[in-house]
Amino acid sequence: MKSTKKSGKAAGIREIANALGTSIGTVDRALHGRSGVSARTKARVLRMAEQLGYKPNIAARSLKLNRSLRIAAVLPREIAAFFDPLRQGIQAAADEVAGLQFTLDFIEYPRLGSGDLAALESAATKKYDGILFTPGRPRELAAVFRRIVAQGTPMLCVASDAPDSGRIAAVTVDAYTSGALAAELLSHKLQTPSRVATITGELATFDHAEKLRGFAAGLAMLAPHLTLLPVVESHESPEDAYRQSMALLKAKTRPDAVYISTANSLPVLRALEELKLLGRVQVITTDLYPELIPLLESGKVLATLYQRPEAQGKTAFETLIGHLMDKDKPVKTHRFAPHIILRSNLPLFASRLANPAAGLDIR
Amino acid sequence: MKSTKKSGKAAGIREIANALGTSIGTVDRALHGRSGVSARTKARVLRMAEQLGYKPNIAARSLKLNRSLRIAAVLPREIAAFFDPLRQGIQAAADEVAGLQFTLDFIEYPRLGSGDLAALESAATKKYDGILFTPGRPRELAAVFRRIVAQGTPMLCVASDAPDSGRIAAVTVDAYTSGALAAELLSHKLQTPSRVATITGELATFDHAEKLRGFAAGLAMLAPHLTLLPVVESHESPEDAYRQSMALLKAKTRPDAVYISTANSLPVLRALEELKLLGRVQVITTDLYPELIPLLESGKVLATLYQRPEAQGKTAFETLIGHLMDKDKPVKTHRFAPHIILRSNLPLFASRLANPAAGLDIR
DNA sequence: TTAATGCGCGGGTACGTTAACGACGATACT
DNA sequence: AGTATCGTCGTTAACGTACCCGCGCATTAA
Repeated sequence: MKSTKKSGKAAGIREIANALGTSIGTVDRALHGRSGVSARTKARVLRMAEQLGYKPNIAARSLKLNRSLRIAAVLPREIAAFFDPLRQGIQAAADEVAGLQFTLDFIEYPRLGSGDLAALESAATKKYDGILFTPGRPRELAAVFRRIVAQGTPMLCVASDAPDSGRIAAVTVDAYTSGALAAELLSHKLQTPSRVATITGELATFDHAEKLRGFAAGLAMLAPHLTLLPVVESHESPEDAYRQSMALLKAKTRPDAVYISTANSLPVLRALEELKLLGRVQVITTDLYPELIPLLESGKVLATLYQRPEAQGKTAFETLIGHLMDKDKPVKTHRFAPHIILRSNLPLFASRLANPAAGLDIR
Repeated sequence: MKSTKKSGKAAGIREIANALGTSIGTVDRALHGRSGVSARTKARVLRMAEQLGYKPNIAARSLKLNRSLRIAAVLPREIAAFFDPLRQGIQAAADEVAGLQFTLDFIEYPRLGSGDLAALESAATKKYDGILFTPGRPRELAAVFRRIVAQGTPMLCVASDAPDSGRIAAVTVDAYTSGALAAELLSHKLQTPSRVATITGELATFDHAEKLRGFAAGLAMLAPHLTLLPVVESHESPEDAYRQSMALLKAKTRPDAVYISTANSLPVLRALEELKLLGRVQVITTDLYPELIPLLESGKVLATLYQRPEAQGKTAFETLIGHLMDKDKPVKTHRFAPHIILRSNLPLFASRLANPAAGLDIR
């Protein structure tokens, strides 16, 4: 049995002050690189601070400078099954933060690609200390993005990424892996040559394009006997998705399996249901919402790839706060592994869906 | 675009004091249920606090009462592939805590069931404010457990549970689900009547027993064509596991698939290798370590059920700290969903294993 | 020589909360 | 009636840090 210690006793600014026979004011100036202290005493202070292992008391600091960080989460209302829990995750992380006062504003807009620009602009004028954002169409947002970053407001992408936008980091599921997993799961189930289709969201969205890449690559590597039909791009609107699904499923080259890579899968499932194809066509969906539960239980949907919105939200918020509290600490981009939800592990996720009042559990 | 506000301006103890025309001392007594305040004024204070939305300034609090919480993590050294990252997760959570001073001691012992009792006893004498612990054999530990709890030290179980032990909560994977998933995955792969075996750890350990229950139930429900051979119980020691595996695999009723429900799977895999059975016998393992990576890549191991030790460690620490900071806030027992690692998503987990210096990512 | 300027530094205050201490009235007891 | 006790409440000193004020000294200008 061995015991490893860590984080010894306190070493305050006062200790180093009268270890040097100086005043705490001088120590403060030296430690914070303020003017009004000679180079010599500054060096002495710094050396003594190092020697004594000075660790600032963050409680005292944040009490004194009563700055309350203002951070904004600019997120769409649709698709609620994904973005509501994402917001909950952010809120949960905010509630957990100890020793720091801040305000958290949720700014909402209808859906990805519709109103996001305006919402972001409005957040920009409010001079937040940090912004969480889901980039729907990175190209169109690039200008606003760079302006906000230039004005000194750190931005953090969540749920999708916008590379080269100046964002300090991104928190997403690894979309490529998500697609590849869908392919692998289908390859287990479909042993004979078959046609598979994908229904995706806006391909301008980085994550949707990545999922498709992963899916195609996965098919090529693991299932050469499966051929990929031309991709169906639905534009995040339920009606649109329904019409396109009907067209796809009524075509003469009807697919034997479909991979729905957007949380917006309900219209597609409705189309499958109406054409009596549920159970005959293998389906892999994305995310989880109540209507999906019986379909997974009965095996009509093979699996769903859960993007863990609460976990993303929580991590995103923590990452942003971490950056704001210590600017020169490197921030990390997080790529989550999606959860594969099958029949066996469905109850674990479904119970949480059914009873959100039980408090959410970040898995 | 709508904007929802939350967490407005500060509402301190002083505000509610002179809103009531009383003193801050009275408010403090009322809010903290201390003696020396009449029931009437106490009620008035509480109501006003509610009305003004009083939120204590934890920075000021932890500055004033300069208590540094002492918490201990009593964990085995073996199996390192699991418990090292568990410790890292705890450490990571500790590093993230802002505005609170505390000490974290890691107390180690050889392995589950060997030295844990002594380690726990030693931790008990040190009067920690909280203890994280993995209960290997709950029955034998029950007495010590209750003594520690009675002496007022909150205990939190991590990685396995000890029901009815007085622990404030547990953070584990849902072991039953883990077993059921193994069964479901095997049922996908084995279409014809086959024999499956399980190699587990100490069955006195709650989690191992649960996994077995889940596995058996999963087989019964999803794969009636698979018959379960008598369970092999290895006692957390590599040599033991190797000998038992050899015996199992040389028997005339050799299994067509094995589910290894302990992180201690390397000896079993060695036995399989030596008997040239890798690739011919379907294997599902638990947890992830470097030697497993090529086996998953080549398909010789079908899948591994990753118990996410870092995530467990982080959550366990956060839960314990949360309880210590606010005693009457209810603490929640967390049941994680294990990650199913297949070929497609392996790189996501493997990269982290290969490069722990990159900082760990809690997925 | 004296006044003005500037640099280096000491001292003091405030941040919101906790807890010790003391004040004050009411009641009980000698 | 005087004293002791108790319940209720007000006052105040810290906790460690950030920041402002102003003092002393040296240097320079008048």
